[in-house]
Amino acid sequence: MNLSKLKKLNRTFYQRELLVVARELLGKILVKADGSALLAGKIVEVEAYDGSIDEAAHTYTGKTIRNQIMFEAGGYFYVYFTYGAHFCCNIVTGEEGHGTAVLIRGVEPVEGVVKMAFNRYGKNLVNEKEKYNLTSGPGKVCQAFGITRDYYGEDLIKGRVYLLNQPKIPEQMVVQTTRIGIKKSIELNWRFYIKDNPFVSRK
DNA sequence: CCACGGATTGGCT
DNA sequence: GCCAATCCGTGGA
Repeated sequence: MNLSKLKKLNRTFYQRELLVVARELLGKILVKADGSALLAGKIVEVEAYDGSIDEAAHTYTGKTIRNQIMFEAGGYFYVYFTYGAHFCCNIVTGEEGHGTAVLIRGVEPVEGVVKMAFNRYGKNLVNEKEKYNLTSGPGKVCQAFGITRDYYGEDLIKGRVYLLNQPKIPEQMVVQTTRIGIKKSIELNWRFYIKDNPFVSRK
């Protein structure tokens, strides 16, 4: 895949309604261009969070130091640390003040697989299992890409992390279902993933 | 000031 | 299938 021919998504893309953006993020290319290293992966699984009606969202109880970037206008990167061990990254959506974002739960590596393997395992890939375990989960994606607290609040229009456009995934290839790993607002069908893609964290 | 628990992962049973 | 690891944001005292 020739990434240099793809167009970067602009602010307008992100500032639309949460669920529209979440659905359309499937298939887009997440890129981290940091110095010499270029890492990229196709987004295959996401979850939407909306503090105004969703108890599982970090913004549900209002603005705090940790979640303030989620209240910015769409097009920023929200990175948080959880379970004492993992980082997870989100795409802020909607208009300023909304407190909405989309969690990246799985990507299919496109560029920089060797670097990702070293970030995850400290060595080269040796089998299929390691290949699919590389980026099939939110914490795994951040570890493979080297995304840490340092990327909190990154501007996706002019920062080191951005998204490249790709054709919309056809409806029949998209599965919409409930979110994973939460205890509140579990009835919301706000998880989207690409059907049969091996980098989806779970069915 | 301090206790609680999480948008997870990986290893062990 | 179950559970420990391990940090720090959050909220109550």
